[in-house]
Amino acid sequence: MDSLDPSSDSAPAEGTRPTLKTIAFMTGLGVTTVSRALKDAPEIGEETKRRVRLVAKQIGYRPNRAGVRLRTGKTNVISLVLDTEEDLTGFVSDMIYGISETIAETPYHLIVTPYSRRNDPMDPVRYVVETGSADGIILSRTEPNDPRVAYLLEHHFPFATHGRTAIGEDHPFHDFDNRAFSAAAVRKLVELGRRRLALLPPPPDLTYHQHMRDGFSDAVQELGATEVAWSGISIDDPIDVIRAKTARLMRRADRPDGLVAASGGATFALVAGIEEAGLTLGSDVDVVSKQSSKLLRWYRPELWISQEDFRLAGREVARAVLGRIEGRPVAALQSLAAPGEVVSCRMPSTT
Amino acid sequence: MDSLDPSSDSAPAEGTRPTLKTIAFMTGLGVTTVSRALKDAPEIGEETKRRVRLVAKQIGYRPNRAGVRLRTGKTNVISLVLDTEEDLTGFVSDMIYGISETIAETPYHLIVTPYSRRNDPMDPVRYVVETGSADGIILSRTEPNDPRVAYLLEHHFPFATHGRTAIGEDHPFHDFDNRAFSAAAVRKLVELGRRRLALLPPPPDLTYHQHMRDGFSDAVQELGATEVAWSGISIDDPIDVIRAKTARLMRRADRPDGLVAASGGATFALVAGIEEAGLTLGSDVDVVSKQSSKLLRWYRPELWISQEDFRLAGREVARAVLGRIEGRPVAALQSLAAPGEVVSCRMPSTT
DNA sequence: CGCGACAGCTGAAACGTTACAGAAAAGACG
DNA sequence: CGTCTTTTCTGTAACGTTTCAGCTGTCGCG
Repeated sequence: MDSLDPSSDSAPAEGTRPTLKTIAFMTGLGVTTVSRALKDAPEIGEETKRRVRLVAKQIGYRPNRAGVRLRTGKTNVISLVLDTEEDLTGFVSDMIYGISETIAETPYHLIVTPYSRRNDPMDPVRYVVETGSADGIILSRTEPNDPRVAYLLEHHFPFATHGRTAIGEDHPFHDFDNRAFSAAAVRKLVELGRRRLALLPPPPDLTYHQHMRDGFSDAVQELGATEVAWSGISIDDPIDVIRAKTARLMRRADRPDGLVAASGGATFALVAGIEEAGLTLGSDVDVVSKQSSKLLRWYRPELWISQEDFRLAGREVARAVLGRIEGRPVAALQSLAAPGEVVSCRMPSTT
Repeated sequence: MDSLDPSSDSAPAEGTRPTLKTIAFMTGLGVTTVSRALKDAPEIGEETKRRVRLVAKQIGYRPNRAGVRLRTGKTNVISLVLDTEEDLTGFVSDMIYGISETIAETPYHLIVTPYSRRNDPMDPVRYVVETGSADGIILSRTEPNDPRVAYLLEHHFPFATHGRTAIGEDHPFHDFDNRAFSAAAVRKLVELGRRRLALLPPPPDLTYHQHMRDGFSDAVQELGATEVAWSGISIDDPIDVIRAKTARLMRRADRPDGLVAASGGATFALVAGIEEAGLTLGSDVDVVSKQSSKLLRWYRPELWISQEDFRLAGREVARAVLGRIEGRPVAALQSLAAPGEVVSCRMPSTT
């Protein structure tokens, strides 16, 4: 009964990776049947499916990604578009860990597509879309009218952003509630008796700059405090610049007695600047900072911090792209993370 | 003269990505010729090559990776195998940036293959080798007799390690000269008048634990200082544990007056522990620490630090895998980075 | 003039997968 | 008993690339 045609039914070579053909040969079925059995198609008999699955498991069959990709266009890849300038906060690694957690049980791989802030941020996005090198894209550092978002929407390419845009209803995102953070920070400072407050904000082009400003200004106004204008600075400035500008600010006659910092990394420079100006943290001035890594906690005991969880952000934003790829409605793929409570760094520990 | 056979010479559809067939159609050549022309094969005429290259550029041809991969088995992918436990030093992002720099001008993509320290570290490595999902692997956290290295050598799979093994001659690596670092650290402490020195080492299973110990012990002995034993601790311990253990150490009668710390993140906890024990940095005890991020610089002015450049490490280790993939001799793919000079954090700055 | 060498090109086949159209067997129904 | 339907399975083609073997025409050389 054996087929004598050597072209299609021959036994597969020994040392090579098993393919559908291997299973087909072992089960005596056709390649097509095996393919469908493995994806649990309704037109395959239960008994057959079990047999195929058993053999597949036994010989450790793993579908060849190149084959699938060539045939279907599906890459099973998520591209994380990353700005490769200094990352003082360590947010990138946490984000990657979070993304990894989400895609761990899926067939997706994570591929890092880097670009330099100094080049065109559109480059990596265009590259991925044009070459179809991923099924979905994760963006960070989003701007209110982000051209990358516009481009991706226009090309109907699945993506999710870390941070919102001005066209937020139309695409999946995950964001930290920076408005709530800065408002809570102001509240804490006022509670501490501070009245003249200033903000060390994110770079002005990013969306969350405005969120943080809004939360800050609204809370200041609502609580009857005063906002001390501090312009031409952001947490993305070089660390020495932040220190120098902070020192200059704190030497002004109208200096603030309360500061809110948008990132943990910048806070190191901020505090250094304060001390350089001869002022004492906790008595002359209080500082509330976001932190992502755990290190700020040990910097100065007088600091106040609120935690931002980038691992969570990674998990969420990955969930969002995957959802988008599967065609789920956008509304279900938007989430906001509440800031951690503003807590003191004064040793609350035992041991 | 037009071919009437519709099967192979038909015009390609309008909106789709250009393929070799597209170029073949436009130039009137065969697909094979186009393929060879683009890889500058000697059997294609110069004139033809120019023509093909021009058309390819004009229409923005980019080879389909899945096609290449399916046919040749070449993935053009480098896999970075990453432990997804906390990364306090931010070394992961810098490393990724460095790798990105090296592969930017190559066709390679970087894919992150995560695993948990709590699972089998062999899993990701086996996965990549078995599924052939990358052309090369980058490993970190290498151990003296690293089973992953043994496995990869055995399977003749290209890889490079960040950190050495006990079988270092046989594989490409890049490493930071931890021996030189700890020796320099000891030298600095002795120079500062310290005599009783202790080391906060890397985890004992990693290769560079021994390197750092060796440099430390040798220098201590050579300079006539005393080593204060401090066991059961490493920079990978939870930050609170490090603080608590440091406090305990510094309350001992035979406490050290000089400390060397193997990572910047751990130093935060180390210093916190010292201060918790009621001692003053710079007078009771001096600390020399490695740092990778720039933040430690601002932590305590009395600290001494030596820089480790993980971006450089990423560049080098990527160069090493690529070299291995191209079959270059191993000896040329091993490098050691000299530690940065041990410098004081006392503000040396102007402005 | 004949022959071989060579430059320059070509189509067919294959990599592993899935989509499509269809076939064989078995039961339902008149 | 014949026909129709359903279930279950099958072969072929195609995705885009490279490899293989081979073809054509030109030229050098005896």
